[in-house]
Amino acid sequence: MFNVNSRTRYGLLALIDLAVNSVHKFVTAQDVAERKHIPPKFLGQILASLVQAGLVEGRRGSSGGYMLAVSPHTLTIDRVLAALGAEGPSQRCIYDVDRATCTLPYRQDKCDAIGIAEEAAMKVLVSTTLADLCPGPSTTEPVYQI
Amino acid sequence: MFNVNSRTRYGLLALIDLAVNSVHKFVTAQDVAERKHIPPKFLGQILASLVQAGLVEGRRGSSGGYMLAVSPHTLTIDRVLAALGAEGPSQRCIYDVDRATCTLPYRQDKCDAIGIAEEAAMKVLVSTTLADLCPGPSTTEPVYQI
DNA sequence: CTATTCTTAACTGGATTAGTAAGGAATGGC
DNA sequence: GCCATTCCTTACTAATCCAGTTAAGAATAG
Repeated sequence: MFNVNSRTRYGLLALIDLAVNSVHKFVTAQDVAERKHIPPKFLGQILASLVQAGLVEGRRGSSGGYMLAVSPHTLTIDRVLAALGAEGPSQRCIYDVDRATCTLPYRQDKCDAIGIAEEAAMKVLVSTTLADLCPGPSTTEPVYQI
Repeated sequence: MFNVNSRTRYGLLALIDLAVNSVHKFVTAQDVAERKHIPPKFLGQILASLVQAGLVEGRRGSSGGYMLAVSPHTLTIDRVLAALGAEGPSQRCIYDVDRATCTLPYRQDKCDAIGIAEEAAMKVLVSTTLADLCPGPSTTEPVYQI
């Protein structure tokens, strides 16, 4: 249904890996690639765009690598997908009219079913964080305990 | 977000056209193409797959054409998209594990956010009919009046 | 018999996808 | 300062998908 291409899939896997393994330290693309079975050079490309989007910090040189730039608990999946180049809900209905400003006389509530469906999906993505996708109780999660 | 290609878009427009214009009569692909500004030969291809899916009836010869094979009020949009070759919610999560049978120990409720999002979208599509997409109160809608 | 219309399959140019390859720039260790 | 390491950026490529076009064939009505 969604167009989850390998770029998107690898990007998500890499972020999950960083959330688990790069807690306050830099992890190389090579390491991530091996753990998640991703072609290393391709992963470099994908991580670069995550850096440009501000989700990840990259540092060069020996002891360089990548680290999450934001907390996995505040990073919502819609932001991740946007950073990976996936497109959000379409702005135009099947009549090619801008959904926001549409004033077609015959327009009904449900006329733009696909757009509404996309928004329903978006709602889920906005309310899910990277931490939700990580194995077990996240190690970066603040735990309040007596 | 969804991959709404021209095949999908044209298919939906054609079905809307049939719902409005082919009430108990056959309408040629040519007519539909002109009204909806669709390349006629391409539309033929698309209508053929709607026929194979059983949503539309086609008849050849002069006075032939296409006609809806089901009521627009019972034809849900998910069926339409399926008939047009769009893929439904993906069966595999980003770990490439079948969602239905996944027993990964670390799996959490939200682990498969994209699948859940797709299902939320699906819910909307299942509860919307072709009639909902048609202009005005549908002419095929049974009206009970005193 | 013939014009019309659907039906089916093969084909094509362009765009996208999934990577690969290579050169350059920053960083840390010596 | 030098060098190995690692990220960063751009260019390239083979394969696939998309948006149609073309053409031959089959059914139908008159």
